[in-house]
Amino acid sequence: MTVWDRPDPPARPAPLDRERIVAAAVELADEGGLPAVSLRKVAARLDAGPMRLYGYIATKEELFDLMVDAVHAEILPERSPGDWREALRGRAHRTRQATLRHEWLADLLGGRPALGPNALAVGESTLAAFDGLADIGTVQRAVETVSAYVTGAIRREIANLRAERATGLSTSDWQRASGPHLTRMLATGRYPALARLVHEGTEVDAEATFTTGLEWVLDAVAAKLAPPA
Amino acid sequence: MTVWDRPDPPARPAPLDRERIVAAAVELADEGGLPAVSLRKVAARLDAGPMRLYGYIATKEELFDLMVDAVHAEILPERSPGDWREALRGRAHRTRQATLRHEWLADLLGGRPALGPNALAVGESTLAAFDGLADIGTVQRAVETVSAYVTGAIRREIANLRAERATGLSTSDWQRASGPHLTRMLATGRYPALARLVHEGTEVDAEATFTTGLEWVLDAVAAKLAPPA
DNA sequence: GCTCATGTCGATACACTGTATCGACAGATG
DNA sequence: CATCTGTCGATACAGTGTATCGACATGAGC
Repeated sequence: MTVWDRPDPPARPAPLDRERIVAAAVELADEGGLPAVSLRKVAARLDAGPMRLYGYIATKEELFDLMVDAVHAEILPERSPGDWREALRGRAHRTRQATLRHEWLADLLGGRPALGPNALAVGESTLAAFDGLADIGTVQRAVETVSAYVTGAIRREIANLRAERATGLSTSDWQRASGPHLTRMLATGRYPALARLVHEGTEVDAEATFTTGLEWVLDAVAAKLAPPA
Repeated sequence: MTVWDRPDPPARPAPLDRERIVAAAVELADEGGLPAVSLRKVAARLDAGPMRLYGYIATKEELFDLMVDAVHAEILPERSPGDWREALRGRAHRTRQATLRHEWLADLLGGRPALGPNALAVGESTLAAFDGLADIGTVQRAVETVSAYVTGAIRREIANLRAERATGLSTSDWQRASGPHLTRMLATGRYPALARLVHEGTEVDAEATFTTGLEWVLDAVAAKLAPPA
């Protein structure tokens, strides 16, 4: 047997751990959205067989939970927020920014209870900013109301972004009846208020839209924390 | 050839139309969630081959769009809402009710622009209630802010419902650290505010939760429609 | 009536998915 | 050395969305 004929030694299995798995999955999702995340593909990124992933997760859904928690690390504040309003505002904006970096998060936001360490830390940081300000029920209502708004607003923004990308048109263009379907529907005369809105509405920057709605909801919370005498 | 040997005449293809397809898909989704909706299964419900569906839809995603629009028929108000607040409130509650009847709607809410006839009619009805009340931008902000809240709140409610169902525990029980994972996490002492909330929080009826948040957001809108002098 | 063109349909196929299963192999233990 | 245990990759299975193609029915024209 010459040295050229000698078979390679059995390769050691690639190192595998939860962090690597999640990072590979996030990478795939960032490239192609959630449909691009298959266990085979994740494993291939790690030079492993797909069944190895089952040592770390029981189902693909758990992998998605881990991915959501990983992104929550990007949502954690760098320092303690000053007050409750800053805490909620900051969290909302960081969530939006994280979602713009990882669009697939919009597909998962609010879909499952987020119980990972990073998500819990985000929740803790938010709650801590309300310390002593109101009864527990009001605090809970406040946090959940803002959080609900954030979830819904981000989903809509990403949905519009995708529609825009799919049609090659800008948001205002396709909203302004450039899409043949909506043009036809509005031409029926059955939706006069909608037609007026589409025709007269001005394009508002997505961030400004998000921020305005957020401030409105924060105002509502403020009114409940310090109810008028 | 005797009559017993005579083959049956070729069966006429089952009648197929968009409504039937959507109804079958909604039925399947109501029974098993979105994962239960496969084109094969939908077609089987209609005694057709799956490829026939492609005469009506281009992708499975379009089928989901049609399903969402079908449910919007249940969200349309039966009569003209009295005022803007009633319009938004009614729409929110009907959306929640529709989602409780069709849980899968929570998975699709806000995920794609809703442009079907029913969804447009819902939008039209809502906008009409603001007629003459404010400039178009403010109206749009108002409708979208409430809608964002509704989307997020419903998603959270359904997520909790599913978690409850998966663990066999009630919402407050599993939030109250009955789940081993959350128990362990809270026992670390890293989340004191969260622990306090879980420990001291009282169970609030899901509908009351939804309604309280909704009224807060509606209050915020009211403040913008009639700004203080 | 016959022929041809067109449209519809179902069967088959393909590439892919999540996940179950099993044999091979390495390492640890006695 | 023999046995046991754990890990791993290959294989398999059932299922998915969607492409493709042959069979068949129908309509139009002659």
